[in-house]
Amino acid sequence: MGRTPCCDKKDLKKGPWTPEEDEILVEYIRQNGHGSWRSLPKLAGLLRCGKSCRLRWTNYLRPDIKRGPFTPEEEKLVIQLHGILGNRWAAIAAQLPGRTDNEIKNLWNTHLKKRLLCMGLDPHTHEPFLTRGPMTNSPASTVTRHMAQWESARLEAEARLSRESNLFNPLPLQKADADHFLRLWNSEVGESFRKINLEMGRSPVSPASSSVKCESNSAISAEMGPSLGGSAAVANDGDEDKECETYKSYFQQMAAGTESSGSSALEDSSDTALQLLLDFPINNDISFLGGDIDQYASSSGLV
DNA sequence: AAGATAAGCAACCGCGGTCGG
DNA sequence: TCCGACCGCGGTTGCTTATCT
Repeated sequence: MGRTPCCDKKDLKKGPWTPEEDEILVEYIRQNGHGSWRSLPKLAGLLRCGKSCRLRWTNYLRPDIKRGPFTPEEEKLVIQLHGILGNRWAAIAAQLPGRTDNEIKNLWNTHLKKRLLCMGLDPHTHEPFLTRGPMTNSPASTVTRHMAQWESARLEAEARLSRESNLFNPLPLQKADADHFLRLWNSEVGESFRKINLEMGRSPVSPASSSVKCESNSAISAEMGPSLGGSAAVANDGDEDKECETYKSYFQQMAAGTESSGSSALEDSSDTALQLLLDFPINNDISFLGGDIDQYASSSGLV
C-alpha cells in the first residue's frame, strides 16, 4: 500500500546549484516537461531530490521569470497585497507576473518590512504603532479588515484560476482578472459582501475609536494605503500632499460617523469607505485588474 | 588594507492539504 | 476508509557580497 518514499536523502547533493546541474535540469524539462518531480532527478541524471529540483526550477530557472530589481510599481503592489493577504507569498506572486513567491518574500523581509517600520507602521497589520489601540477598533480599520477578508478570498480564487487558465489559455491575464473581479463584484457574492459591510457598520463602536489621530502622513497611509489600495506608503512623487488630504478627509468622515450615534451615519461611513476603495486606487494602484478598469467600473455603476 | 557588520538572496526544512494505492 | 507519498507553501538558515570602521 502507499507509495515508495520520496527520497532517501542518501548520496543526494545539497547546497548551491552548479551551472552544469542547471543545464541538465533545464534541458530535461525542455524536452520532457517536469512530470513527476520525484522521479525527475533520476531520469535527468541529477543527484538532487525532487523537491530541490522543483524549487530550483520554480524560483530560478523557469523561462518566464523576470530577473532584476523590483520597480516602484511592483513594490507598491506588493505592499498593498500584503496588507490584504498577509504573508501569503504565493498569492501575492500570482499577481506579479514573472516574480516568484521566494523573491517577493525576500523583498519584503529585506526592504519593505523595514520601510514600513521606519514609517512607524506595524508590518503585520500595516497600522501605525502609535494609534494601534484605538485604531484596531475604529470603523475604518474594521471596514478595512472586512474588505480584506473578501478581497483575500477573491485573490485566492483568482490566483487559482489564473494558474489553471494559463495552462490552456494564452490570453493576457490582466483582462481576465478585471472581468473576473467585476463579475464577482456584481454577483451575489459581491452583493452579500456589501450587505455585510452595512451590517458591520451597525455594530456598536467604542467612543474611544473616534479619536483618530493622524500622527503623520505615513500613519495615515498605514491605515488607508496598503489595505484600501492607497499608495502613500510608498509615494515618492508630488502627489503625497493630495493623497494625504484624501486620507484626512476619509478619517474626518470616519470620526464624524462614530460621533453621531445613529446607525445611518455608520452605514454612510461604511459606504464612504467602500466608495473610497473603489474611487481611490482604481486608476493607479490596482493596476493588476486591468488597464481598462474604468470602462468596466462605469458600466457596472461602481463609480 | 583588513576585519567586522549588514544586506541580499538562494536554498533548505517542516508543515498541511491533497491524492493515489 | 485509511495510510502514506507528493506537492506547494511559508519560515528560516546560511552563504556571498557590499559597506563601514
